[in-house]
Amino acid sequence: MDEIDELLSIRAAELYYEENKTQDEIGQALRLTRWKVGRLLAQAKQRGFIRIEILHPRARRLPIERRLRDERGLDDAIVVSTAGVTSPEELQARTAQAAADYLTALRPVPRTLGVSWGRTLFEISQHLRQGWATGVNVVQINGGVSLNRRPGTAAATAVGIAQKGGGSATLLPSPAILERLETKEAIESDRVVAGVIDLARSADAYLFSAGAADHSSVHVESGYLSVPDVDLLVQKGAVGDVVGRYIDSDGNIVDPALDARTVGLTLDELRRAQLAIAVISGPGKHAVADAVVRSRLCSVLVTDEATALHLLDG
Amino acid sequence: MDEIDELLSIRAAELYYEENKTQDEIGQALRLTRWKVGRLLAQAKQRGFIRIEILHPRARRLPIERRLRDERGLDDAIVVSTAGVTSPEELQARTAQAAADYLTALRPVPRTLGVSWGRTLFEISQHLRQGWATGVNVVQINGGVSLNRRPGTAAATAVGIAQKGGGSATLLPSPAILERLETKEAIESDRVVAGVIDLARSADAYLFSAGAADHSSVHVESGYLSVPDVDLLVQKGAVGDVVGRYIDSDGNIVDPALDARTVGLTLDELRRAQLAIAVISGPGKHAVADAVVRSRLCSVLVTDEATALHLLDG
DNA sequence: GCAGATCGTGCTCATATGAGCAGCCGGTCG
DNA sequence: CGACCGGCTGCTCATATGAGCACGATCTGC
Repeated sequence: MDEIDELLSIRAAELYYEENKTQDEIGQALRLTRWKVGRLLAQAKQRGFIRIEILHPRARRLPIERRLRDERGLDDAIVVSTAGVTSPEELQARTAQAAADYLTALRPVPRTLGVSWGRTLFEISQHLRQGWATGVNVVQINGGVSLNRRPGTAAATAVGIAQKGGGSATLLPSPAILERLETKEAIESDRVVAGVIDLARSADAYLFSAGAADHSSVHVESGYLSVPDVDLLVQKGAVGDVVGRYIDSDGNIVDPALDARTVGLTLDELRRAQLAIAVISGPGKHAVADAVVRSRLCSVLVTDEATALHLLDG
Repeated sequence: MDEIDELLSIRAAELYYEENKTQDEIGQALRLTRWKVGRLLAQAKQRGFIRIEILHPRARRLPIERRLRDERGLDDAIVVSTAGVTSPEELQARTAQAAADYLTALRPVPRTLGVSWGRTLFEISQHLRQGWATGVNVVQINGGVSLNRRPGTAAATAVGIAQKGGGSATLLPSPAILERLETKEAIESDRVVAGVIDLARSADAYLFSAGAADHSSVHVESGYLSVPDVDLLVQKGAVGDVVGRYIDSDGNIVDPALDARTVGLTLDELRRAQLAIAVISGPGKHAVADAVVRSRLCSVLVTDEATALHLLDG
C-alpha cells in the first residue's frame, strides 16, 4: 500500500468509525467507489491502525485466551482486560471476579472443591454470589491456621465459598509449615488431618493461587517464614509458591527440606488433577505464573492481560 | 438496563469485536436472538463500553472538530489525535503536518498568504511538500529579524513556504519589538516596511501560531524580551502572544505601551481577516488557545485533541 | 382488579457490507 | 514487439445488519 492509500484509509476510518457514515457515503466524499472504501477500511484494520477496546471491569480478552490454550497447552484460560485499570486493587478485583464467574459457570458442578487460601482466594470467596452452586463441599488443600494477625482468613475463605455454594467446608487444622519434620509427620498421621488430606486428594476440582517469592508473601505476613528465609529461597531460584510450596522457574521444589515440612497436597498430586484452576494476576506474579503454566500445575488459568502477554511473548 | 444485560452486552462485544463473529452466531452462543444481540451491541456502544481509536500520526478527531465549529463558532477546525503520542515533539509534528495538509487542500488557493514566524511555523514550512501550491506569495505579518541565535528562522520559514508553493516571499525587515516608540514609528514609516505591511494587510489568508507567556517564549530566546519582562506581563494577566502581541484571557492587549512598540499587523486587523488560520498545540498553550478562539482572532484552528477538549470542556 | 401506558421482543423489509470474479492496465521478459 | 503475469478495479450476488412495527408481558394508578 502506498502512502496515498494509507492516508485515504485513515480518512475513511475517521468517517466510518467516528462519524458513522456508510462506506457509500465515504466513497462519495472521497471520490472513491464503495468497494475501494471497503478495501481501505479492511487494510486499516489489518495493519493495526484501528484499535477497538472494550472498557468494562468484566471485559475479557478472548484472542489472548485462545493463544494461551493453543500455545501453552491449557485446557482453558480466562484473561481479564486491563483497559482502564487504575490500581492494583482493581486488577485483583477484576481477576477475582472472573474466577468467581468461571466457578459459577463450571459444568459439571464439582461435588468436592479443593481450595488453597490467601488474599486472592479470599477475594474470590467474596465475589461469589449466594447460591453460585448447590451442594458444593469445600476442602482445604494446604495447612493454614494463621499464627498471628488476621486469624481465620483461611477458614473464612473456605467456609465462605462453601456456604454460598450450599455446601459445607472441611478445614485442614494444621499450620502451613512446621519447624520440625517430626512434628509435620506427627500432624499428618493424626486421624483428622489424614482424613482431610485424603478428602482433598479426592476432590473433583482444585482452586488455588500462587504467591510471589518476596517479602509481601502471606507466609511472611502469617509468620511461617522470616524475611531472611524468603531471601534464601530466592537465592536458590524460587519464583513463588503454590499451596505453600516454593518452586523455581521450572516448577521444581526449591528446598526439599522445607517442602517436607509443609502440610497439604503435594505439587505432583495437584498435577494429576483433572481440573486445577490457578488464579494468578499482577505484575509481581509474572514469573510464578510462568512456572505454574510451564510445569503444568494447572489446567485452567485465570489471569490478567499483562500477565497473559508475558506468558505468551516473554 | 439491568446488570445481566450489561454483562451480556460485554460478552457479545467480545465475540463481535475480538472474535469477528456475526450477530447471529453470537445469538446462538449466548442463546439470544440476533436482534437482541444487535441491541446489546448498540447499547454497549452507546454506554461507552466500546472505544474505537484510530492509531495513526495523521489521524484526526472529526467529532471534536465538529464540536469546535458548533460550540466555539469557528469556520473550521482541525484536531489531530493524541492517541499513541509519546513525546511533545511528536505532538508538535502531528499538528504541523495537519496544518500543512490543510494549507495544501485549501480552496481557493490564496494568492497572498500572510505568515507569522516561530517554532510552529517553521515546522509547518518543513512539512509542506514541494509544489503544495502554484504561485502562492508569502508575506511576513510581524517583525522578526532575529537579534541573536538562529539567524533567519523567520526568513527561512516564509521563504520555505513560498518556494515550495511556487511563489516568492516578502520579508518584513524589522525587529519584532523595539525599545523606543519613536524608533518603531520611524521604522514603520520607512517606505519598504510600510509597503510590506500594506501587502500583509491585503493578504487573502493568514497563518500564525501563538506563544505561551512563559520563559520558553521565542521572544525571550530571540532577545526581544527578558525573563523579568515576561514575568511582568504574566502578572498583568498575559496568557500568551499572537504575532508578537501579548493578550490576556479575553484577547485584550495586556500592555498597550509594549504593543505600540511591536511591529506588524495589529490584532484587530487580524480579526477582520476572512481567513485566519491559527495553529496552536501543546499542554502549555491551552490558555492562549482559549483566548485566541474566544476573542475571534482566528477563523480556523489547527490543534491537538487535548487542547481542543480543554477549549470545549474547560 | 382492571384499563392504559410502557417496555422488551421477534418479526418484515430495506440497506449495508463482504466474497468472489471478470476485465483492464502497466510492467516484464522472451 | 507482443504474450504473459500480477495487481487493481468495479461489478454480481449472497449475507449481515439496522429500522420500523405489531404483539404480548409487565407495570402503574385509579
